[in-house]
Amino acid sequence: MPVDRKPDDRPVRTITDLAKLAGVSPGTVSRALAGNSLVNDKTREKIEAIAREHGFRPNQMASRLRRQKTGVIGVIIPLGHEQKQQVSDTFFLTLLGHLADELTEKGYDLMLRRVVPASNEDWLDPFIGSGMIDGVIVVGQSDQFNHLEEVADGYRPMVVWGQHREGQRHCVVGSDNLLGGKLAMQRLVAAGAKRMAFVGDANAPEFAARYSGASQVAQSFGLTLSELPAHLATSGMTTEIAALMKEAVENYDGLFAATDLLALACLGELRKLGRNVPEEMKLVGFDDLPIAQQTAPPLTTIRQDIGGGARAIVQLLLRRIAGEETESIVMPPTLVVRGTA
Amino acid sequence: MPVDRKPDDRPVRTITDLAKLAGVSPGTVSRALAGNSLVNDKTREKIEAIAREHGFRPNQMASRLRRQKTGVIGVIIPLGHEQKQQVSDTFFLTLLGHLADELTEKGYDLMLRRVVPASNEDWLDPFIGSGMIDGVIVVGQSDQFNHLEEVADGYRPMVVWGQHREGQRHCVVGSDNLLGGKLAMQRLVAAGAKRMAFVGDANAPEFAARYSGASQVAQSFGLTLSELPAHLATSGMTTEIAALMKEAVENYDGLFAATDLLALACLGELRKLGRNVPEEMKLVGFDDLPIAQQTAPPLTTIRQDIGGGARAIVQLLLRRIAGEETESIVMPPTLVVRGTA
DNA sequence: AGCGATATTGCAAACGTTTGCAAAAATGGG
DNA sequence: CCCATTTTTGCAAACGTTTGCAATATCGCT
Repeated sequence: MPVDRKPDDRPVRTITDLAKLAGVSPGTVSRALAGNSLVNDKTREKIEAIAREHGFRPNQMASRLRRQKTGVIGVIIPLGHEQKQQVSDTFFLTLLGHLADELTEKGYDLMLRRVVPASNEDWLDPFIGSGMIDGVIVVGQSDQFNHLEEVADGYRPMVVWGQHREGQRHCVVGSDNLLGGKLAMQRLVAAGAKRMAFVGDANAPEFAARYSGASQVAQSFGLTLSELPAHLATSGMTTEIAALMKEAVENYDGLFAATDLLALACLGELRKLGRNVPEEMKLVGFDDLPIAQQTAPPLTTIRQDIGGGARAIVQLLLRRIAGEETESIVMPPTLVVRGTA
Repeated sequence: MPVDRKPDDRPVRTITDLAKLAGVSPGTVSRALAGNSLVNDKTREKIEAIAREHGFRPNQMASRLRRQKTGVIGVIIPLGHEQKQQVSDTFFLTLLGHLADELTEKGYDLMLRRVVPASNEDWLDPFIGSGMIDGVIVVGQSDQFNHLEEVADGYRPMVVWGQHREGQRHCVVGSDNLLGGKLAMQRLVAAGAKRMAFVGDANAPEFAARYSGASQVAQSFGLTLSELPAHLATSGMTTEIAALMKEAVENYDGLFAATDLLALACLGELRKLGRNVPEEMKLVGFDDLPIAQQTAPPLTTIRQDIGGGARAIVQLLLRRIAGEETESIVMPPTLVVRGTA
């Protein structure tokens, strides 16, 4: 039985209308609908019946204004160093999916915003200063580390996904990228690679740490690690990688890609160039996206626990909203050996 | 110069505080900050200066309550027939990314909600009846076609991504899945396949139409099309497909996968079984996700214009918010021939 | 200087809830 | 049946903006 809800015949738009119908005061209706308060069961039932009958829902804006809390968490994705990159990056989106699941479970809604910090000096403040969200999750530090530090000084309910630096002031959840880099390089060395390169853009702190870890291990073996700067923009990535691989096949026998997506592109280009992976070129990725299992050969990679990360982020954020102080969390990544190294 | 914003020393939290500081009335401040109104330039500058100095932003909840509009679009993903599926499905997330880009550009924020209609009879109403969004985008009809029809009768600003049926009442944007199915089957036949199967779950209207189109073409060639029911849940999908492929290699030489993701899984399992694609088994996918270019061999697939779809959705929704009536949009998919068929 | 016209401002009433406090009703015990 | 509790309700003041209307300043002219 579809509820009749034409715009012109909804006599009961406000809690007061409903109160009149039920013969009680607005306050009582509010309490009845809120459920938890102390209102006579009979009254509550009557009110609920009328509400159902008219398809009435209390206006959220009024409620939020009055209660000074919104039940909404902002999720913001700064696109600093990769202006061309849309929100469509697989890793971000996977994390976003998990965040959505996690927040939904805790009864929060999720408000998504994509910003290009470069074009807009203060990209975070309009979001947090205006009472439209109870807290904010920043997905990726991009090149905005310092700005995040500043904001964290004045705004508590914020958790960032990204790289942890000693003594930083904003609360962060992320993988131990340095360790991840080390694991990757150890694997490349163990697989017999001698001349290696890092494929990725070391401007983002996360990637820089991966490079750094890999570099340390390489040095400890007396080997060197070059840098092949590649960007993540979905369009154009392929051609960029194509160029890099042409160079790579001449000079290297082991590649550490900053991201599974990059590794995937490398794999494709290497095949086009007729190079066998792993025989002629070892390759290790980072993330362990679902696709990594499906490539040919399946991708050896460093696994980040995205779901666990999302859980941690939400948990920390809720504690911060409740007024607690929280420490950052650094999660150890793990090596997943498959077919490419 | 970081703005000092410790919680205890923000003397100016409301427009009234600011008004007092500036020696004007709250109304004037409101107008000045809104920018467009008729307020003396000098006054406006003074007010803006003070606002900047104190990092003040007008409270959005109050503003929205008063103006009766929110600047927020709800995006809701019903997970009806795939309860296990998280929001993490690649196609949905890609569409979501484009929607985010598009809405941001038009000045709207995006509120994301994931629901499991089965567990919650009216999953859409609480979202739309409560004044917290100006309009809603439903991503995928799942098995909720009828419910969407009902809701559409009483709530105008809604656009759905999905399959169009003759005479339906909710406004929908989507691909011509029937045509897509035809294209896929024509390609399989042209590539020489004789015994074919559809891999996917025909409960979702989109998939049913793809199957139907393919089936029609098969019949016109005097061939048959079997159905291999497979589900999209990320976990467990691989094992499910593994079982299906074991059967498939015995009985078929052509597969039409409802989704690139499924096609990818098929490809992987077929390789494990030592079957050559496309020599021994032709394979066509659907979506043309970026990954489709990266597989080995690259995937022949039916391309949906996800970005164009997102643009259309947003455009239609804005027109509906403005009170216009709108027609549904059905976009023609295109065949992309690569290496698997 | 005075007058009308115009550009700015102030006033105060919404927007629709929630909630502390006090009043009223119900309950229980003697 | 009355009084002391305990439940339920009603009242009215917020929450922080926006905006129609009226009041005041400002300006250009004669």
